[in-house]
Amino acid sequence: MALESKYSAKNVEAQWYSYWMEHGYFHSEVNEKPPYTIVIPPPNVTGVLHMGHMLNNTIQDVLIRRARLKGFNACWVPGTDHASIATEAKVVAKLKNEGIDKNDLTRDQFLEHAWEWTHKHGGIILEQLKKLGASCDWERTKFTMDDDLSESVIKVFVDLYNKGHIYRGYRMVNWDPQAQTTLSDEEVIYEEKQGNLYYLKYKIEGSNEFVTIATTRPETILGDTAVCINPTDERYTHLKGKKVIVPICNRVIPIIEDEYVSVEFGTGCLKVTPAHDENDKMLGDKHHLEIIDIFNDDATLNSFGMHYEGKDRFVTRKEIVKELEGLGVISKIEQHTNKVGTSERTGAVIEPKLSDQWFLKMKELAQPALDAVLEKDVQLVPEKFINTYRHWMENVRDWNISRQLWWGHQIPAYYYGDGKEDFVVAESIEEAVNLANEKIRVTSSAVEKALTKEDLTQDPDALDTWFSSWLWPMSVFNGILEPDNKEINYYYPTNDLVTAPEILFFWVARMIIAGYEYRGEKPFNNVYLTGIVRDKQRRKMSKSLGNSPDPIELIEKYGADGVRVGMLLSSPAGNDLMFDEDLCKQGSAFVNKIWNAYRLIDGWETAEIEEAESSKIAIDWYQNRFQQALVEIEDHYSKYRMSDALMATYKLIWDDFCSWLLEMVKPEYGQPIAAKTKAAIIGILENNLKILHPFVPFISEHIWQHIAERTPEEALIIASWPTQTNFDEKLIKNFDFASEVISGIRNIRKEKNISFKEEISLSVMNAEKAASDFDSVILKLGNLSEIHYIDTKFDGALTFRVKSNEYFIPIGGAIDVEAEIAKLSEELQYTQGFLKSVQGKLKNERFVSGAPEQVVAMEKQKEADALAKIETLKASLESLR
RNA sequence: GGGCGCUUAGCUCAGUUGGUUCAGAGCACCUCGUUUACACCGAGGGGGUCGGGGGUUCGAAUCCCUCAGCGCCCACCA
Repeated sequence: MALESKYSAKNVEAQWYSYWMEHGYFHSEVNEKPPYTIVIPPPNVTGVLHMGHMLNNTIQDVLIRRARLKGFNACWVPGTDHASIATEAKVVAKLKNEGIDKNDLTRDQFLEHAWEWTHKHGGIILEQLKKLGASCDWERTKFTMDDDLSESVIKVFVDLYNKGHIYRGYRMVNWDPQAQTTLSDEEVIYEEKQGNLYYLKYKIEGSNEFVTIATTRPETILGDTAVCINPTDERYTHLKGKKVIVPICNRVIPIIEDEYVSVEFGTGCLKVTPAHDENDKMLGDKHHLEIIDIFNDDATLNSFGMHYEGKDRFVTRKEIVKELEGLGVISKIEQHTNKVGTSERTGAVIEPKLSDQWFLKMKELAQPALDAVLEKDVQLVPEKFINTYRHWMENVRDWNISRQLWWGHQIPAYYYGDGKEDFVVAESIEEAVNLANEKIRVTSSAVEKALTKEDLTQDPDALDTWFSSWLWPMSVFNGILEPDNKEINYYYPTNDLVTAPEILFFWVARMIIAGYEYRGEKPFNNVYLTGIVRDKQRRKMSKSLGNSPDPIELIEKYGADGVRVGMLLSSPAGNDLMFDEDLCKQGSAFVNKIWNAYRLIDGWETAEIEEAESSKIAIDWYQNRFQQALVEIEDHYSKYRMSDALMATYKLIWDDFCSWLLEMVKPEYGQPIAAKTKAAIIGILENNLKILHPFVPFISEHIWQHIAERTPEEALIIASWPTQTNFDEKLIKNFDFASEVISGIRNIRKEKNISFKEEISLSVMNAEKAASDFDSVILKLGNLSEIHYIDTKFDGALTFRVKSNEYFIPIGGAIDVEAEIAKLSEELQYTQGFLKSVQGKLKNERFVSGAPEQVVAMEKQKEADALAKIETLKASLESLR
């Protein structure tokens, strides 16, 4: 049957994906083969595929498919993340649409809605990955809130608590007033914002004098409990020990002294609001100041806000400025840019807030993880991220792991009394009861009634999402609950992790930390940090900007193979990639090229005839060239240069295979091809398909299966990567020489408008013996009647040169002598200039003595070549004149 | 404010320890071609004083200094 000239990806891709699934090729079990493992960066369970996912999952699939071909037991574990804050926000919004307020629901009721939402939307993204061709082991699909993964999280929390790494503390934390939860430092994004610096006059108690302070947040004056000056600041010596009156609320507060205050900034006087600023809190602690929190959880003012009670902080800011102006308290307003912390998830301006939260001490835990990267035991690709990583790890702060959310893993702490220490941490409530009773027995002499479950209240907070995903490489193999099970022992440490640099600290660093803490070993050998997918204007592609194409639409338009090629064509590790849909076009063009190459071969009629000379040498050449390319490709892969590996493959297939080899062996129209030749080409094609497979899995499998009936054991997806053998560089060089001759002929045809159909003859002077190996090829691709080897010049012919050979093509009509002379003169002039520079070098004694022998010899060779060429050129010119 | 990185053809990028084939690739562009796999094609071609300046060296895109522009990460200056 004849094949279509246009390859249509649509049906083919779905067909082969089902085929792979049916035969379980993606599934991995512990066996005697060496493992190659990747755990997917779990996308948000209710999310949809975006371009970033496309990029990193394409890379992962290329790596995993290649490993499979190379004989590894390839295991790619997929799964999703519960994404505590993001998912909860979505559910809250959805409920709000239905007229339901989260606060009117019990925890259980809310969780029911959340699970319903998760079941409805969860898995969409995984289905999308299948369209991309992702060969994940779907039987292993995990979710961070699966029972076993949740148990792992709780177990780790309890363990870290018992080891003293986790503590509960009253600290200044990042409060997201919109999500109404705390955030870790990493979840706060600092943005430069244009604001004002307000100069406010505070009256000094018992005097008519004022002191002027500068603030960016005038609404917080209601929480002021001191004014601070630098003790060395002579301008304010007379104020020491005095008190000032806060405008509006008229609170009398002390003037304190601390070197923390900069004399240069503002007026050198700082208002101190310990409840709403970390530094002020530090001052407050040091000077035993009162702490007045003026905000509600949603960042509206509370009763300390007096007549602003219930109003939003930013509304209050505007209004209070007016009031202060009315009171004549504002002496000056300056423009001022400052960095404002915003929530990574909601975008709300973060409010520093004092509250009781759970923290994980990081310093000690981080040490082995820091060393691992510095010693390159864990290799970051590209290496430039090592510095960033080190800086973060060396300055790591305690991790706030509690969130005031319901969707997530509830903190396994149980309260039983009124005291600050009246709680226990346990894996189950039963255990908690026992522990609590034990604790009471120890701390109180009086024997009271033993506590029961009902007396205990579990901490309502949930854990930070990353507190579960940091265990991912272990928990997906049940490595936390059963640390000695055969799966974790076999698959861990995993090989490669492919993820975005944005989550280097959120996730990667913490996984390494957890890996060392719980297995004494790194979680992965290599971390490939992808770039950020941007549009042509360098804007990050995002849903909100509306500048991101829908990946699924792209796949429908260009085929998954085409899109995969498009993504990889421009993605050096760590560099942002400017995504351009044209790349997908190029990808699908490549796929179509492969298809048509096969269509050509498939259509060849064979006969038991002798193999053409040109075919023999051509096949011999390609096989060597293939091996050479294999080395290059291997090298690119080993350095995680995926786009280079693809480009090397792309050029091998398009240029060497299609443009050269197939053209060389292609029979005359209507003629059969030697059966032997076709068989050899099919063999070559099969090897090509193997190296193409990681990039374009669908079409490669499709053609593979079309070439011959294959049993399931013979599918391309589980074939063997071509073996590396030595190759003949000389042969490749000789071919390159021949290809230059062919180009020379083509150039002359083009210049003189000689149709390819018209046979011409070629004469060669100074023929290099080696080149003649490819004479049959030159005859064919040059459409020559014959090649003559001559010793003397051929007058009245067009000429061109390759190295020291001079070629002559006689043409029927008169030669444009002037044009030939001009051409030759130009070439002569260039060569003479070149010779001059080479000789200049060689005359320089310091060069001859200083440069390595090889380099000098090379220059001498260049000199000789140039001299010879000049001779031929001169002779040619002579004969024309 | 600290740290890191980038600047090579119109675009996206390679250029390993300074020295053959060092100024390259892909795309885009231009010319020609309705050759019987593919116009998602073929053959050919143009295009860059390697961000500016200075230095080291026999020799620098490559090493050093400096200036300019861009980007990223970190940081409690109100």
